[in-house]
Amino acid sequence: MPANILLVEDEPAIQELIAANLTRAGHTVMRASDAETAQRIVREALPDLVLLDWMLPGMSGVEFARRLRADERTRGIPIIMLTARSEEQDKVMGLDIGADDYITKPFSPRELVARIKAVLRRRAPQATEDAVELGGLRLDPATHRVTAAGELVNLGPTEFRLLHFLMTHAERVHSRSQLLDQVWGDHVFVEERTVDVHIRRLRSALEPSLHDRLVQTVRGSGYRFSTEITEMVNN
Amino acid sequence: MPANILLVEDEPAIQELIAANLTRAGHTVMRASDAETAQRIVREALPDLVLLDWMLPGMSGVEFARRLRADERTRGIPIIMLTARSEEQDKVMGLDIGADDYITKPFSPRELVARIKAVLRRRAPQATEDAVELGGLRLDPATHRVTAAGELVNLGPTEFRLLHFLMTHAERVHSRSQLLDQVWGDHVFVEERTVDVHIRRLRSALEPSLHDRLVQTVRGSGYRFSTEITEMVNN
DNA sequence: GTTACCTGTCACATAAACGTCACGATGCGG
DNA sequence: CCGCATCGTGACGTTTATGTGACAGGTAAC
Repeated sequence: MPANILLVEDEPAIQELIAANLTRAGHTVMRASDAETAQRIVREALPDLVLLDWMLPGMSGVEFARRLRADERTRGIPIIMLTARSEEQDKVMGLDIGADDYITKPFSPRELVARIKAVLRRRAPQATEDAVELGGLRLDPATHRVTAAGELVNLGPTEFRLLHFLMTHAERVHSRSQLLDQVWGDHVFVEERTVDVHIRRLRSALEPSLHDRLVQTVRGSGYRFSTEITEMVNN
Repeated sequence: MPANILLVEDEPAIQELIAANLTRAGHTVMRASDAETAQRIVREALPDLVLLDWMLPGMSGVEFARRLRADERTRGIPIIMLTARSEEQDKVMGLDIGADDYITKPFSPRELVARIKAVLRRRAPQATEDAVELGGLRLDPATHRVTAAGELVNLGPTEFRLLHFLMTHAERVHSRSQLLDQVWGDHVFVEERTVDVHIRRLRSALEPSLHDRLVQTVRGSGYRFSTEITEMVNN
């Protein structure tokens, strides 16, 4: 879950330190030394999260936060406040404004990264993935369970994701490269034939329980999940 | 989130002022002018939060707080300390005892209400206090006891909370970071692998009595409590 | 103090899952 | 019916995730 983070911090040394750590954690960082600059950046590129120093020259961090909350487009962006002292009053005001967390300096890089992760996760679309049921097959993301004709089926992580994708995009044909993008992720580099192998593993896990070939091969194009059996030959 | 608040304050004027503001914020208020009265009230009706003056006639606020923390039933109730002095030592002592926040007089009503909101929100996700019984396991939050197939099992505090959470959210898969948030709290920072270790401690405490693996591993995703045993299926 | 937990972290062991290949099987166009 | 392209399959070495035992620090009870 790499994120695009806006860092608003006037002290150059600290800004550099934080930015380095964020980058190392896989995030991209946009920097501003004052609230005015930050405001300008926000207008152009919406960040996923704002790291905001409490004390800033000119417009205060509080004021900047308030404006973020006032604007429709930026209202949902989580804010983590940075503050030099652990003054309780600041904390209350910050949380009151709608900051999602606050960190008092000095803090460890690990702690910072951990909190960012926590806030992003909390804000993340709590997509309550619904179970899919199709052709005697049932796949439930919440329990991470697959049932074929009532029987529990054991799948590896990749086969699970593969089946999930195929079932939620049933009846459609997916090329190997499409499947690699959707199931493996578009950054990984694996052979296309690897898909074949996982399809095989998927079938051999499902078909002892089912007697129809739901995961079908479309020669020259790819694979498809379908309840409509085109042709089934076995012995 | 309206709450039932116990206000312990000996100065009538201040008590009245605070009570009025709390009521206006939608809370219900129980009042006491001294710690003895407060103690009596607590025995009859558990408050959601205690607003406690530091300096009281007779038993001091500190002593009252200590007793609240000592009793199983009142241990979880958040405490906000009120004090006229802003001396660091008091603050440290207060937080040491287990106060959740600390406010020095004079304070604005708005600040008070904001802090109460913050503290309540922090404490908000309180699990149900009912006993859970599942798959031969019985866990009772009230007595802090766990029985596996009739036999009493000894668990450390963390293992207890972990099991409690897993049982009250059975069948669902929880990632390590979700478990850290829910069982440890989202402000704590520990390694994700620490979860593994506690799962192991939990298992080795339970499994001598049970013969099924109720705490299951879902490779690549996390852990799950389930009475439905996933079998290993081979080709 | 001393003792007996409990805790978080590590290093290492174990097991599952992964990606790749070689080869055989199958389908399709000519 | 042939030949080529495509796909299925089993095996295998490697990578990754999880299980496990040990350890140092911390805390509370005694």
